[in-house]
Amino acid sequence: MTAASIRARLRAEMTDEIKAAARRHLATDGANLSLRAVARDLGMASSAVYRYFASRDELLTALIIDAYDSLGAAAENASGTGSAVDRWLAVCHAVREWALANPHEWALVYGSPVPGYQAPTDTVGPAIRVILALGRIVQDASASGEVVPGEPIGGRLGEELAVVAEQAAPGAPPQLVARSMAGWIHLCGAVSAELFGQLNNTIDARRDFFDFQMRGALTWIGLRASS
Amino acid sequence: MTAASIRARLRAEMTDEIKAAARRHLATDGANLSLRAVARDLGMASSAVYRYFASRDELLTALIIDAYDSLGAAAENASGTGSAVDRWLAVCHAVREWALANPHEWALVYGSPVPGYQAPTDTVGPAIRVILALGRIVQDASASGEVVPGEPIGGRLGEELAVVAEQAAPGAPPQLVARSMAGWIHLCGAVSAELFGQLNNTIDARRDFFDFQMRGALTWIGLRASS
DNA sequence: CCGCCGTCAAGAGCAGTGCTCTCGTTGTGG
DNA sequence: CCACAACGAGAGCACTGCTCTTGACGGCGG
Repeated sequence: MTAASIRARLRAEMTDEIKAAARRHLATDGANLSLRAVARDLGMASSAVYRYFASRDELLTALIIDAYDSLGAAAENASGTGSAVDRWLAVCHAVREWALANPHEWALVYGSPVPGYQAPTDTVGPAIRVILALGRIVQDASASGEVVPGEPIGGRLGEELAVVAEQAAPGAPPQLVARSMAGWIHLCGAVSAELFGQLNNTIDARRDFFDFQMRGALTWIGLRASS
Repeated sequence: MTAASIRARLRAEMTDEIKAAARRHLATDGANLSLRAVARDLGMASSAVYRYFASRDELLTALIIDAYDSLGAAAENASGTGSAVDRWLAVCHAVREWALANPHEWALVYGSPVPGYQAPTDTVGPAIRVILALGRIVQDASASGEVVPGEPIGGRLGEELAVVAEQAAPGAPPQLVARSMAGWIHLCGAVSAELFGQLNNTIDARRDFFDFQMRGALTWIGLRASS
C-alpha cells in the first residue's frame, strides 16, 4: 500500500498538474491547445505527457468531464430551496456565472464540436447533471401543483418527450418537460450568445437582460411563483 | 479594360475556387483547416494561395462573410408575406434549414469563437442581416398593431434596448424588441443545440420540436396571429 | 513590334505541432 | 535483493502556417 499509493498519488498529482496547465492554455489556444506547450509549462518533455494521457483527445476528454462536473455541481448547489421559480432562476444564474468565470470551458462543452473529436460515453453522465438539476425542480413543481399543465403533445415528438420525462422528471407531464427543455436550450443559447460576442456593442446590461430572458421563458414554461 | 479585366476575372475565379475548396475542408477540419491541403486540392503550391489571401485568418474571414451573407439571404427570402407570426416562423425555419444544409459554416459563425481570431468590422454588416430581417417583421407588426406591447423596461437595459429598437425596428416599443431579441437568441440556441449534438439520443422529431419551441417563444414575444 | 514591369506559381526553408520509438534511470513488489 | 514496471528525456517522422527567393508569363508603353 505504502509504495503503490505513493506512486499512485504522484501520478494523480501529475495528472492534475497537466490538466491545470492545459486549462490555462485553453484560454489562449482554445480546443486546439499545444501539448508541447503544456509540457514546456511543466518543464517536462512532451513525450512524458503521453505517460498520463494517451493522446491530446484524451486530455481534452478529461477537461470536458471536469468542466461538466464543475458546472453540474454549481447548478446543483444553486437549485436548493424556495419556490420552483426561484430555484429555476437560481440555476440559470448559477450556470451563467459559472460560464462567465470559465468561458473557455463553456466553449469546450457547449461550443462548436471539435472537428475530429468524438465524445466518449464517459462524458454523458457529467453532461446531464445540470439537466437533471432542472428536471428535479420541474418534477417537484409538478408534484406540488406549482405548474400550468398546457396542451399535450402528440405524434412521435410526444412519445420521445414521454421517455425524456420518465428519465429526467418522472411524473411530470411530457408537454411540461418539453417546455422545460426549451427553457434549458434558451438558457444555453443566452449564455453562448453573451460569451461568444453576439451581444457586443449592443447590450451591456447583460445580467439584467439575461434575467429578463429567463423570467420570460419561465412564464411560458408554466412554473408558478408558489403553490 | 480588356487586359486588366481579364486579370481581375481570373483572379476572382481563382479566389472563388480557393474558397470553395476551403469550404469543403471546413467539413472535416473545422475552423483550423489546412491551407496546404486546400492548395493540394487545387493542384497548386501552398505559397501560391498567399497571393489571394494574406493569411489563413483572412481566408476564414472571407468564409465567414460568405456564410453570413448566405444565411442572411435565406432569412430575407423567407420573411416575405403573411401574418407576422407566419413570417417570423418562416424565418426561423429558413435559418434552421440553412444551418442543417451548412452545419460547418453555422459552427463557424455561431459556434465558439476561433481562439486567436478577431473578426474584422467587415463582418458586422452581413452578420446582422438575419437580425434585421426579424426586426422588419417586428416593426411591421408593431405598426399594424399585431402585437402585445407588454410592460416597459427601465434602467440601463431599457436605454440600450431603445437604441437597438431605433436601429433594428424603428417605432417598435423597446420591450417588444427585447422579447424579439430573446426569440432570436432562442432561435440560435435551438439550432446550435440540434447541430452540436445536445439532442442526440433524446429527440429525433427535431423539426417538430424546433417548431414547438419557436411557436412557444412567439407566444411570449407577443406577435399576434393577424391584425 | 519590342522590352519592361507587375503578377503569378513554385520551391526551399523556419519554427512549431502530434505522436512514436528507443534508451537510460528510478523506485517498487515479490 | 533483484527483476520488472513505470517514468522522463531525446530523436525522429510527417505535418502545419508562413516567409523568402527564384523564375516565368502576360499585358502595356514606347
